[in-house]
Amino acid sequence: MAQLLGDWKRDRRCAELGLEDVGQAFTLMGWVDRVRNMGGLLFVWLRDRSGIIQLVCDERHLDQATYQQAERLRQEYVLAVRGTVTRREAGAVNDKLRTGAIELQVKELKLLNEAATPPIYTDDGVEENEAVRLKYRYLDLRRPSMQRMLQLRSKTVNAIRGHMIAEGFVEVETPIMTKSTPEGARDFLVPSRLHPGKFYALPQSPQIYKQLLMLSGLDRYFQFAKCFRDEDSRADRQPEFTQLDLEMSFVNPADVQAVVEGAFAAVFDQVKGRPLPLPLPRMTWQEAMDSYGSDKPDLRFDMKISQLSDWAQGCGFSIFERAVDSGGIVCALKAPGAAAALSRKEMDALGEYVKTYHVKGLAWLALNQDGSQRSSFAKFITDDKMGQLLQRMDVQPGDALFMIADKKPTALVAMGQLRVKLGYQLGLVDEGRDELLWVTEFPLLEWNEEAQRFTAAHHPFTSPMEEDFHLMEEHPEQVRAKAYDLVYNGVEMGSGSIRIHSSDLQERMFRLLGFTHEEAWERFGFLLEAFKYGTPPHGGFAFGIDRLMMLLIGTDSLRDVIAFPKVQNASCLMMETPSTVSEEQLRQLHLKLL
RNA sequence: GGCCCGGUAGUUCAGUUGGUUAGAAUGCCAGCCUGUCACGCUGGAGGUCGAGGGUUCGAGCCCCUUCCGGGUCGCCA
Repeated sequence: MAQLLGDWKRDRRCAELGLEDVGQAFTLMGWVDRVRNMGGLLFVWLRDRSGIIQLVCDERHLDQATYQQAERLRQEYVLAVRGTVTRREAGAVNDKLRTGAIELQVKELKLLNEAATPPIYTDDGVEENEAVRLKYRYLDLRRPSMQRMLQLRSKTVNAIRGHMIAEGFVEVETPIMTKSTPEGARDFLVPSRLHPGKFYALPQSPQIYKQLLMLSGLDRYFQFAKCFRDEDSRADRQPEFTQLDLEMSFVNPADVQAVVEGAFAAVFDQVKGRPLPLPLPRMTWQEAMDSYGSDKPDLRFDMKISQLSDWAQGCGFSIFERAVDSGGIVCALKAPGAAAALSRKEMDALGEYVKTYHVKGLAWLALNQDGSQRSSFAKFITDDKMGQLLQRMDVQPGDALFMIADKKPTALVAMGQLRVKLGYQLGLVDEGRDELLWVTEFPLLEWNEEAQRFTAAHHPFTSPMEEDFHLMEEHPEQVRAKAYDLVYNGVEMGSGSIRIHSSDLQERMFRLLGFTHEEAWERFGFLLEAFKYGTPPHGGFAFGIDRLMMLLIGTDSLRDVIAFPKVQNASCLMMETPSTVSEEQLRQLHLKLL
């Protein structure tokens, strides 16, 4: 039966005791991690967020009632104990526990609560089915690794907040109930009771609010913003996530980047305990795509992509030739080291892998250590051309060469994905390294095949680069934006841009996006209206706290760094969210289900 | 919306060519044990093989449908 806390006060957390406390009495509280009953002598591990300490209950030194109660202890019971810290004897020290040199000799004990047998393990020993962990997330969070994660996350957010405040930023909360915007991801909608047929939308980002705050003269704003996107989840994409959102006035890209870099440096300093050399390297989007086939290159290993379209002309391999003739490219990737030892089966698997990125196939060549070749395409190519290829790509014994022919972006993206896969598969990725960089000069627009019009690559308020203003009407696809992404070990941390602050330029932008003047005003009128009243030049950035935590923890799933995450279909296994609602609720909201 | 992988005691898993009463470990319960630390020893309980249908003398295993979880392409300003 559970006992009351009464006037007992906890003195310390379990693992905050040490050898210096030997001989002193303490009151401790926590959960029973494990009990070992030796018959008249009980060892109980008491656990809280700090860690574990061993309690000793000796039948000979306790009154009968207390010992009997101790014997009833089971895993996850909630316990308060009073006792004296003693030093363990030389042979009895447990090096695996931080408190392994001491233990608490229990004098009094209060069973604060019993616990049902937990359905999952609350220690880190066992890899359990994630669905079960998520169903009992509150127990899963008792695992020491999860406790560490939550504490590390708090520390990280604190480091960032400290940096932002020190840099003169003002923290402002913006509404969660906001307005649906036509561009971008699908919105989560909230029906209005007071306005039949109307809906609020949850913000995909506080974009417009933060721009308005610049107009208001706040100068430097930041917020840890909850953002929502109703799109399919991935391991690194949740329907709701947290971003550090910031905006600054009277700045150019370098000013914004300096603040963001500083925030990362603060995290490295205070959380990782190692410096982050600044400034971070820059790479243009064009270079990233050409050399790495990705706008978020992983620079922890080299292996750049080469373009060989000129070589491919007249090479004899009709697939290569046709690709080039029809305006596409042939690109190649040289994988060093053990790559030539990949089996035929492994090569075929890589071929299947690149096909998921919509290229038709993968040509490969392995130069064995003895100088002999294995290849999927050598028979189509003259010895002369093959010699040129090996020389130009500097293929050495042990290397493998991979080639893709297709439309330029398709081929490069597929090759970029192959590069990363091979990087891991061949052990080229140095997982101990931290490689951050800025990718700059993103395209302003991208062609949307479905809508048959240009859409904003970033968002419709992103400023074009002055150098490219003249291209806006004639060659919109060539216009570069003052937009920049921060990339960390091949993961997109966040993106930002300098915004358009003149209504003339904004109207030109809307025209490029295919909006008439009237449509633009209908959709963004409040913003265009606001911008009439003296808008300063401004720009900003937002980066994902969850993604940052992923990299700090060393996991590839956002679910590992969010206290209560959603699963792939955006439901919560613990609360069984989303749920149905009553007919009455629907009626009040003027909703009828189909 | 497409493709791929998975679902068997509370948990992690095994389960052969379709063949007797579906196993192991761990956890749980009971007993013994005074220096354990993944304590040990003895005994015990515990199963809608995700669900539904089909094939078969017989299905955990084969087929179909469906649900759930994961990965991924599309999508994600």
